[in-house]
Amino acid sequence: MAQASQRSTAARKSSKSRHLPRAVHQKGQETRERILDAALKAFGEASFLAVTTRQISRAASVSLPTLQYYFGDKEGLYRACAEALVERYRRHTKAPGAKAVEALNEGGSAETARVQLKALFAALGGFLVGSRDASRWAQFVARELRDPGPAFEILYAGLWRPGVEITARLIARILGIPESDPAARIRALLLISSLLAFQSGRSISLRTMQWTSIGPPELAMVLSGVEAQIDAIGDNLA
Amino acid sequence: MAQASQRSTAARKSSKSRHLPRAVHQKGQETRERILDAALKAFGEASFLAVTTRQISRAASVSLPTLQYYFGDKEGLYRACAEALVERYRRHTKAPGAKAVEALNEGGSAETARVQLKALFAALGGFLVGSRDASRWAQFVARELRDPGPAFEILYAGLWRPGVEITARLIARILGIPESDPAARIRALLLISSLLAFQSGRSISLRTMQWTSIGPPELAMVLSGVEAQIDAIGDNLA
DNA sequence: TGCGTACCCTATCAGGTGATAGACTTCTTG
DNA sequence: CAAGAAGTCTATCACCTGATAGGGTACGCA
Repeated sequence: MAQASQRSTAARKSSKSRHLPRAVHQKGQETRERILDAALKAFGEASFLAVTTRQISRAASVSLPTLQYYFGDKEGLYRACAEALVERYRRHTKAPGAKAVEALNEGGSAETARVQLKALFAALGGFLVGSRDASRWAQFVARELRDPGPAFEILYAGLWRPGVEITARLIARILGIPESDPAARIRALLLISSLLAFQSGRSISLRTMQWTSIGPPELAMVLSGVEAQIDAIGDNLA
Repeated sequence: MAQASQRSTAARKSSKSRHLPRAVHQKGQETRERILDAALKAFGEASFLAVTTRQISRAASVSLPTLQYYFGDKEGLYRACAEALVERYRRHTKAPGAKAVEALNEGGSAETARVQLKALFAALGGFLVGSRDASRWAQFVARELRDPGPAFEILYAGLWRPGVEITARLIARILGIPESDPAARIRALLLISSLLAFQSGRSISLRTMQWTSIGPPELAMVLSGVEAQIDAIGDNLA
């Protein structure tokens, strides 16, 4: 299309040359964050296509072109949301994740691994149920991982892969099989997705259980079911 | 807007008065089905918003207004897809479902219930993996149940609720608890969603397992994991 | 103080969407 | 064989979307 004709204003092209404004002044940073928050909320509640840039700009109390100014285009904003999300997820799972890795590297027993696994899932569940924001983010992630879009790679590399990895390693330890065994990864996927059913498949779970919301008491019931599954992992070696 | 002004042609309004053409002639039936097939395929591959009516009309080799002629509007076509899907699902699960109900009503043992449950999931898994169509339909269902849209009620009542119900009843029998116990439904949800992870969460599972497709051998591995979970259901009463 | 950049706006564009108007053809039937 | 209904089309509408043009304002620094 149009060859790069750098205008006097901040240079920004649609796809590749991402000379996006750094938001150097404080006011700019604030606006940028306000947009990002609004987008995070909107994309948490509905899909990439369903959300319009006008909605976001209105929610952030800025004009439409301000979005393009800071994020290039709609996809750029979407990707920025995914990156912000990975960042926050990392912050919330660093502690239990590190502990699990430590236990693994020290060659803990199967029983230790089982305890770590339960702690990990309890932490994850608590995080998901903890705030309304986290719940929305889970929807964002689930939607993007189901129907891969512009943010798939970011979310996969940033939080899905690490999550599966640590889970699979713990399960392998419990089963007494090498970490490379695919069976461990399969069990990890089964376990993770069963927990996620209550968050990403929220609406249908509410309906099925005749709940009105998923709070601490509901989470406790779910976790008890998950823990039963974890307990069962080593019992019958099929 | 415009008050009902029944034109001489077949009466059709957008929302309520669904005097849709019955496709009385054979030619009409054929085109109607051709449209439905194209829509089923399209909506299986992408979301309601992502699919355009022009795509469908092109794939069905008809002009755009023909869609409105037979289905009223885009939502009507979408709902028709869901209904067709429920119909086909019923046809494929009638046999094993009926057998399970029969066993339950005859007061079979926990072990019998376990066997039935395994058979049920094996049949479901086989159906999902069996044809490319079925795999697409699973995506349709999963997408609609995650982000409820115009077809949520149809799919929930037509296939999700019955599926959960029979699963929960079998699990309750295994656990020796009353069918009304919420714990049974929770375990049912956990079980179903873990299997579905490999179908509705297809892309991410492929990536995680480093598979290129989900065929019979992959299904066997997944089912072995699921069966291990089923075996574990009664072992430790938490 | 003045210059340049960061920031943010109003107005507008180009393209695509679902839906309708209305005429033409094909088929059935009294 | 008409008459009318069923089926299908082309042309067009009204609307909404993401994105851009281009000008104004505020701020920091020499």
